[in-house]
Amino acid sequence: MEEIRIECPDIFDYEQCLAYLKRDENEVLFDIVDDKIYRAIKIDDIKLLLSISYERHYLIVEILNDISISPENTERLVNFIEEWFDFSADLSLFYQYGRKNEILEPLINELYGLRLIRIPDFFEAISWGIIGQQINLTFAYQLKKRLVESYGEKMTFENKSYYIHPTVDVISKITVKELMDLKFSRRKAEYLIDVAKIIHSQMLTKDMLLNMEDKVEIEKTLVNIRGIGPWAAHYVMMRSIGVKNAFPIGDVGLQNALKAILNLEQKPSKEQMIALNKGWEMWSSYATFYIWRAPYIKK
DNA sequence: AACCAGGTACCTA
DNA sequence: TAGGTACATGGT
Repeated sequence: MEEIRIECPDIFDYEQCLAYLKRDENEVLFDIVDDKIYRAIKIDDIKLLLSISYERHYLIVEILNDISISPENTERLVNFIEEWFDFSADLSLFYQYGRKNEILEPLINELYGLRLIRIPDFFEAISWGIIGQQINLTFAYQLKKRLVESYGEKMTFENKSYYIHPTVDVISKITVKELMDLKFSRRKAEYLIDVAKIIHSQMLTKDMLLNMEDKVEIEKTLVNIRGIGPWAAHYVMMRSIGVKNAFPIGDVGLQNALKAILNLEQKPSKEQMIALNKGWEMWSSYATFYIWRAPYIKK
């Protein structure tokens, strides 16, 4: 069996990352058993079933479905994992900056080593951004589960099923009614299928956004698409594009977490959010990710 | 039983 | 430009 070892960055806590990944029972794109992550992915059209575990500062990646892959594909696989766990970020810089902020300082201590878990698959990130709009996370996970199980590719290993997120190729060809049958609202069904068509036609690609210098330009490009507003644009920028200073200002979860941390009577206003963001501006994405975790820190 | 969920597009004035 | 509303459904 192939085994790949990936060295972790200095500041890295596998348990913190796992805790985030475990946040919902209905997650379908990976499974966690005994601190080992199981996930199906597709690389260069080859389906792989991976297990990922941690051992003395290395991630150990095993390919369970008895396939040997080329050196190029091994590199692609390593890139995927490193992107998923955001290994390229220099957390020492975030911490140095964030410790000066009274909201972030305790979070950095509690969550030390947590990395911003990314969504490398661009369409998966947009899909999740559209699904998550306005509804509670429980329902959002249910919708995603139905979408993935209906239209994603399935792998079976030792009597368990693993799914790969549906491709734009598949989703661009389905109907609004099919998604409404999965309890998507008509609007969300339209948004998702339309975005799939746009990406499928290459009018929008992840590379296109990665090559843009300016955050504002990326945001404008995303917001221009029906179904992606300011919140979803920033969400995709932080989770998939790797923008360091994205800030989903309208995010209710973020607002409620800040309300609790600051002991406010009401959720912070847009103006308050903008003011708070000044305290971590260069690192808004990480600040957001850490604040999202705040309600789950056990005292 | 209302009201709120990791919002957005669309309508009116 | 600003303000109001529908949207599908689950949790509290």
